[in-house]
Amino acid sequence: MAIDHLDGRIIVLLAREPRIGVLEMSRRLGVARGTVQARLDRLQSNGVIRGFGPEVDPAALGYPVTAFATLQIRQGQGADVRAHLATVPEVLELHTTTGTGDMMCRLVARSNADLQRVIDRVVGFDGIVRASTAIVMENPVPLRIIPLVEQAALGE
Amino acid sequence: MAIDHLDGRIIVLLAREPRIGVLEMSRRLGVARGTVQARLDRLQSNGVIRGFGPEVDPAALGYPVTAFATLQIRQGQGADVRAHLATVPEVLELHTTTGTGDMMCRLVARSNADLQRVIDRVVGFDGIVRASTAIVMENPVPLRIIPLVEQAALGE
DNA sequence: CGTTCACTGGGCAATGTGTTCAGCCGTACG
DNA sequence: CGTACGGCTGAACACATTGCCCAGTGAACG
Repeated sequence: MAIDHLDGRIIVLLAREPRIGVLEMSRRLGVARGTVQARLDRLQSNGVIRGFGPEVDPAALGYPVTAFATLQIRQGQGADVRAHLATVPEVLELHTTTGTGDMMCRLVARSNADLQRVIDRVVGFDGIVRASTAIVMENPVPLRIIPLVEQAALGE
Repeated sequence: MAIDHLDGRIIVLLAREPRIGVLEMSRRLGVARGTVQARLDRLQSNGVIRGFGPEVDPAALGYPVTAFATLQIRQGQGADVRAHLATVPEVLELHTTTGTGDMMCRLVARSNADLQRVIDRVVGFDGIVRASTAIVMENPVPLRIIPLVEQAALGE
């Protein structure tokens, strides 16, 4: 479960050039092919690398508006609300949290006007008491993992 | 930029079995290999598919705690704050938003105690007026794209 | 001192890739 | 009405890569 330096280099290399193969990686890293293969297998069975799914840009799909919604849930309705939100395609992500809200979700929509429809659909459910929404304007730091991997690979 | 049914099936198939090759995809989808290849090239140059980077689980890396922080920024300090947050490895994502806060970021930490250190580092910067943090407990809906792709591929 | 483990470097058959080609068929357009 | 175009098919080719196996080496550890 601990990540060493070589693991880190493999992940970073893979993140920068996803289409790269095991053989080319072994050349770049200066190790034997079998080593890279074994490390990759281990990283995947460890769960460190969950997969290699395509990163799809919702904006390019026609959903350029992103928003975060904080939801307050009626006591005991949590499971129902989770199930409800899971059926809404525009809900890309859902977390239960501590703090003022009970849940936090990431939404996308076709436009600001369409966002209203999405929010109506999200909150149009009995267990949800209140929703507060923040529309994303810019995304200065897109979801990233490389710096964290490098930190984990160095000092541990 | 519009996604048709075949594009949708390609993306979904790729999301479910990322290790699959072009040849195997063409067999499963019942189309010629060249077609799948051309579609994939188009989806990537369109920007619909951004890449195939490895999905790394921060928890498996030793960072099991996730939190969302809402930040209030002193007027005109936005650029400096962005640059500062970009240097913190535990900041996985940063957005500027409308609403009560000015920015919203996703953080990870080694423990709840460690989260204090991360937050101190995040807000220990001149331009940040206030931070409010919500710790993630559960993640009922992990970041997903398939339902949205299916919706985009059907009715458009 | 012996065992275990990870890495090396090599070899093998099987498979997939990148690329190109001609042919087919709708649709848009002159 | 005829033609040109774009997308799809099915096939071919050389080439690189994969998955898998093996024996040998060196370091860590009991």
